[in-house]
Amino acid sequence: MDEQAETYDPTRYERPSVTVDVVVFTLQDHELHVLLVKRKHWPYEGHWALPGGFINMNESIEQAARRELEEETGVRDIYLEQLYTFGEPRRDPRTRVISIAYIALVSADKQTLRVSDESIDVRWFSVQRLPGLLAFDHDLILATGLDRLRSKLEYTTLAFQLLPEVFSILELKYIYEQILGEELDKGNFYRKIKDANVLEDTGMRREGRGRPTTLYRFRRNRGDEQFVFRWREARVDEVES
Amino acid sequence: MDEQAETYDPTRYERPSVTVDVVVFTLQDHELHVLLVKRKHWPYEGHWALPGGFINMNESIEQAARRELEEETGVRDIYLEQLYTFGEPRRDPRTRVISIAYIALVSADKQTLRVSDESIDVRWFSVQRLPGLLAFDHDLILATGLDRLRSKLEYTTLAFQLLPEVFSILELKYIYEQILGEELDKGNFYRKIKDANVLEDTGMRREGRGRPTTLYRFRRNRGDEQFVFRWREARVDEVES
DNA sequence: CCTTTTAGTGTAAATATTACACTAAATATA
DNA sequence: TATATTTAGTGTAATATTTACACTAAAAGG
Repeated sequence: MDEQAETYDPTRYERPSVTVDVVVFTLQDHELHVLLVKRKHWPYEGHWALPGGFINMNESIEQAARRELEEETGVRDIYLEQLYTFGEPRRDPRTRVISIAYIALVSADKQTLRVSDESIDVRWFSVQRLPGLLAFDHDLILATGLDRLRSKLEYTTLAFQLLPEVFSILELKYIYEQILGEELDKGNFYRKIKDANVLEDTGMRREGRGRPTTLYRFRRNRGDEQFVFRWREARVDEVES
Repeated sequence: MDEQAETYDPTRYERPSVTVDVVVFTLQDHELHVLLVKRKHWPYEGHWALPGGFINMNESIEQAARRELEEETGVRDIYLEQLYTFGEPRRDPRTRVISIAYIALVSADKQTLRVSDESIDVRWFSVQRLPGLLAFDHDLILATGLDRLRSKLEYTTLAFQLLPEVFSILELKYIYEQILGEELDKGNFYRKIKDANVLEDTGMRREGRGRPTTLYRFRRNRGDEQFVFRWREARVDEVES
C-alpha cells in the first residue's frame, strides 16, 4: 500500500527519480534488432543506451514510455508492454533513479528514425552484435527483455507485431525461427497457424519466380485479445530476471 | 535510458512518490489467504489495504518491500518476487504515487502477525471472502498477483514456498489443487513429483491413524535455482494484466 | 514443359497426459 | 490377531500431442 503516516507531507521524504526505458525490437535483414541511442552528455557520454527518460506528473507510465520513445527516436504507434522495474540504489551515478522498463515490438519498415538534440545518434543494432557495453544497467534490461520476448512468443500472438500489416506464412515462420533460435518444420508450422485460425486471407498475392505468395493479415477478434494463439499447448505465464 | 539533458538538475523535475506494495499469500484452513492491513488514516481510513509504503533512498526495491512488510505486519524472511508496477496518475488522492508491487509466499505457521502503530489491524483473509473493496487500486494489484501465482505454479517450484520446511506429498498436492482450483490424480501426482527429483526424504515420519506420512523437504540444488520443476511440460512465461 | 517457389497433406514414431484399477506398507483399534 | 484406515505407490490402456519426413499440387517464369 502507500503511506500510513498520520499526515502526509511529501517534503518529509526524499524521493527517487523515476524514468522509463524502452527495449524496442524489430526484425531487419533476417535478424532481431534493438533500437539504441548514443548519449551526448555525462554520464556515459558517447555510450549507447536504451531510449527513455523521466516520467511526467500527469501521464501514465505507458504514456511516458510512448512519449520518450517518440521524442528520442521518432518511433511511434507501436506495441508496448511493461517488462520489469529496475531500481538498484547505484545504477545511475547522478542520483537514485528507478526505471520502469518496457518492451516494444515494431516492424522496421514502418518507422523512420530521427535523432533528437539530446543525443548524437539513433540506430538499430543486431542483438548479436551490440556496440560494446551499454550505459547504466541497460545490458541487464536488454537481456531481461530478450528472455521475455522468447518466452511470450510461445503462447501469445506477440510475433505478429514484428510483421507489417500484410505478410506471408513463411515470413511469420521466419520470425519464430529468429527469436527462438531454432528451425521449425514447414508442414507443422502451416498446420499450427491454420488451426489457430488467427490469419485472414487478404486476397492479395505477391508474385515472383514461383507460385505467388498468399498474403495474410492478423485477424483481430472481438475485444482485440492478444492471447489467442499458443505455439505450444500447455498453460503458461510469465518469467522474470 | 535515463536523462539526456545537458546538466542534470533534480530540482527541475517534479518527482512522483514511489512505494512498494506486497501481496502476501499463504495457505490456511485449506484455503488461499492474503495478508491485509486496516488503515488508520486518510485516505481510505478504515479500509483494508495491501501492506507497503515508501521506498528509502539507499535501499533496493526488494529491500524496501521486505522492510515495509516487517514494519507493518511483522512478517519476515519470506520468498519475494516482483509482480508489476502500477502508476496511473490518480491512483492515490494525495499525490502522484507509483507503486512497485511484489508477490510473497509464506507458510502461515511460521509467522506471527504484529500490528504497527500506523494501522488498526492486520489479518489474513481468504481470497474468496475479502472484506469489501480494498483501498486504492489494491483490488487490481491483488487480482494481478493471483493470476501470476496460478500461472507460475505450473513451471516453477513456487508452491513449495507455501509449505513448512518439512511436509508430505499429499500436502503438496493439496496446495496445487487449491491454487489451480481443480482436483489432481493421486498416482500421477506422485509420479510427477518423484520423477522431478526435487524432494528429499527427511527420514521423519508423522504418525496417526493409518500408515505414517513420509516427510520430505524441498531439495535445494546448487545455485538454488528456482525453476527446476515443471508441472506441465511445455515452455513457459509471464502474463500481465 | 521444366524448374522454382509457395502451400500444403499424410503418416508413423515417439512422447506425454489422463483416468482408473490395483497393490502394499504401516499403523490404530476392535 | 484381524480388520479398518491411511499413506504410498505401480500398471496400464486410451487418448492427445509433438516431431520428423515424405509426398502432392498449384501457380508462375523461362
